[in-house]
Amino acid sequence: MGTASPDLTDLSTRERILREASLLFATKGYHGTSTREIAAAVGVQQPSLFHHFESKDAIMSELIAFDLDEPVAIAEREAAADGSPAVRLYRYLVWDIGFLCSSPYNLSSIETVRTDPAFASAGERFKRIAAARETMITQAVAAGEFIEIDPTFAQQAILWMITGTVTEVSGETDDRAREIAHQLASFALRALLKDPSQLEEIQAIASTNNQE
Amino acid sequence: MGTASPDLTDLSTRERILREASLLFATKGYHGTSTREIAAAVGVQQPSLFHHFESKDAIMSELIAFDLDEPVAIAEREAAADGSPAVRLYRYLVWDIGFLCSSPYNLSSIETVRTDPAFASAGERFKRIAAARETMITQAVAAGEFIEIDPTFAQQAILWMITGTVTEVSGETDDRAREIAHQLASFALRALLKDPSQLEEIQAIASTNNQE
DNA sequence: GTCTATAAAAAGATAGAC
DNA sequence: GTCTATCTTTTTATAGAC
Repeated sequence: MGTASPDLTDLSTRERILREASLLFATKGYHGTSTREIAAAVGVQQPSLFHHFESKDAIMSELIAFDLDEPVAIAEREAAADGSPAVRLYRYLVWDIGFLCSSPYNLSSIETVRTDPAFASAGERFKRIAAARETMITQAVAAGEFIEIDPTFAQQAILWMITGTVTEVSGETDDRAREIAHQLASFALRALLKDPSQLEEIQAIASTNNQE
Repeated sequence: MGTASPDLTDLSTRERILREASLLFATKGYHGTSTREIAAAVGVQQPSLFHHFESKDAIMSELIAFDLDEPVAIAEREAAADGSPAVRLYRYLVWDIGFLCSSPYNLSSIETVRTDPAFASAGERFKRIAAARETMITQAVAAGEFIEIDPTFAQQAILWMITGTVTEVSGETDDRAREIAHQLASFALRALLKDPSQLEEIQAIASTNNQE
């Protein structure tokens, strides 16, 4: 639900290329999608793509930038902030998942390209966001909020749950995106919290200082 | 760790093709890996692959069969069994994750091909294993063991955590694979259990009737 | 900004010698 | 069972008209 090319006719060709490409990449993978298929989905001839993007790679790179640039900044800000690490992790997760689910692009293909040498340039941003998440988990373990868990393992588990959710979901309304985000963030926090009954309080605090 | 082509020289060429292909597929994706690259990793010329496999597709299909056939059977058996659904889910998860992590193949690429029309033939098995997992979760919710959670959502979250773990890990020793399996299964159960303090008891019961 | 025509490279796969 | 040589198709990308 939420995807499936609706009426994109008022959008610029460039924007339609990004949206259709993200859908095809999500289904068949970056390398499994040809520029002809993208062009057909957009409704133009294949060479027309190259008027809007320098290369097929440039389409993916733009999707990666959209997927990572802002999330990296938010994750690093929360990792460096004060206050309860569990609250900060929850707040970051809700924001990030909401961002991805309400995005007009299906961004799940990006994770499948994380280890691909062809997109090594994006690797640094993947690492920074993972490091920020791991920092928050380490802080929460040290503070006694989380159980004694391997932060690297926990970070990865969360990363992949996000990836999976985003695979099924994109272009949601803001309300529905928020709902999904809270559901997933709550799932992760329940698994991590030493005392899961604290979850409601964490949710309440995170919602309070969330207005920006 | 645990991967990185060690000495495979005593293995048959056919077996080496499967192992090297699974590694390359995991890193660069199925479509992003050429038959020439696989051949180079194995140390043969590209056409030699076709003596052992009918097509590139057939290599992937064999990895998919290895990844799914036995897990489908185990998942469906546990879904149809009697006793605590939480225990059955835990037992199944430990077995499945242990199976994947101790496998000589890196099976993470398989998940990225789940939605790919080129491998639609594998789709039915993906659906059966997802349905069996979802059944166990639904049973556990109905029995009051799990919190009131959307079983489809929970099933997907677990699926993707497994995928992510398997991406980082393959060819582990049986002991290490078991350890990872328990870690991940416990993470999932903690998120789902109404009373997480029951986890230790569930682990104990699952370990008892696990000898086969 | 989109088109047709086409170049240039890379892909999967086959034939047949050894 | 592996090799060299090669075919066929598909791919990304460019040139130039409109």
